[in-house]
Amino acid sequence: MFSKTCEYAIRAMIFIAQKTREGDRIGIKDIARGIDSPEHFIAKILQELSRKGIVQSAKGPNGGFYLDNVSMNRSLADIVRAVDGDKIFRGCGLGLRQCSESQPCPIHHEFKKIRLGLFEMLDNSKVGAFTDALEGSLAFLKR
Amino acid sequence: MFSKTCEYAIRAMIFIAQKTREGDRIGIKDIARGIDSPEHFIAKILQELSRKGIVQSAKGPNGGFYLDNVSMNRSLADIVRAVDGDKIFRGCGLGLRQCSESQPCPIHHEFKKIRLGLFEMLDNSKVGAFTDALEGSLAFLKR
DNA sequence: TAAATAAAAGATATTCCTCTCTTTTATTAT
DNA sequence: ATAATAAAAGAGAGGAATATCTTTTATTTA
Repeated sequence: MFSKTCEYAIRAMIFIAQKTREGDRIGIKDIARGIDSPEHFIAKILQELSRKGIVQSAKGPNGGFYLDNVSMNRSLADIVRAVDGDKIFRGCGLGLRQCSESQPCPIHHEFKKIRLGLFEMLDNSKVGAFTDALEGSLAFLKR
Repeated sequence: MFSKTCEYAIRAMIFIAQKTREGDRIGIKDIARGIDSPEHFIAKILQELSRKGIVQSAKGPNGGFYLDNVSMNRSLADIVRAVDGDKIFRGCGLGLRQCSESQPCPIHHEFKKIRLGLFEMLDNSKVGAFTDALEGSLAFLKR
């Protein structure tokens, strides 16, 4: 569904959100361990998200990644869009470039509902909203 | 959502279904033209589907691809499963290997609904069911 | 100011997906 | 039998996604 890059990105963002709630900045090594991802790879991804202002970072001792108030309230849809683009929200299910209402692929109308459902689900999920579930071991970010 | 291979496969299967309804076998070149795909690539894909019995083929003059009664009633879900596997129907949205009811990722429960919706949509769409829409130019398989 | 810390950036490897080209095999029609 | 047709099979090129390693830059603390 999402690229590996995007999966790591979402997991990392939720993880950073939790640490931010606890008042900590968190380093790349701990993030990689916390979400079970390749260290240098997630570093690259967060670099990119940092450039886009979706995650905050600080260099040097006591540095690391964290989320400001705006970032904490971003939706998972924002992250997906930032990493994978909006192909998954807009693209044709059968790969046609010109698929549209007036020139639909055979599954266009049905597929549209699925995509919309996906978008709404992600759009309603805020990065900072999973803290409680993670705290209570009702949700997990690795394995 | 689906791999390019899978997109071509679905389009080709629907195209072949339409030709079969018209009483024709159809050759690789015409399929490639009809669904706007690379010729040798869709050939490979159909070879694989042929091996699995999902499409029928005949060599030699007047040969080509066609669908028997069983194949004509296959669902798009069958094709997706044959080409991409069932990762999209079962896999975790965030890429966790052990995501489950008892050890869910943060979006497990919501994501499950989306996946189920996708599956049901594809499972209810039979390969042979798009003939009318294609005939009446209410649906398209290329561009 | 020097040393330590940690992210940013650059460079490179590896793997998989997509796509292409060539040769072989099977079937039909003459 | 021979020639023509068309799929099957084999081999591999190209590029994007994934992953790793090294060097540089920025910040803090002592």
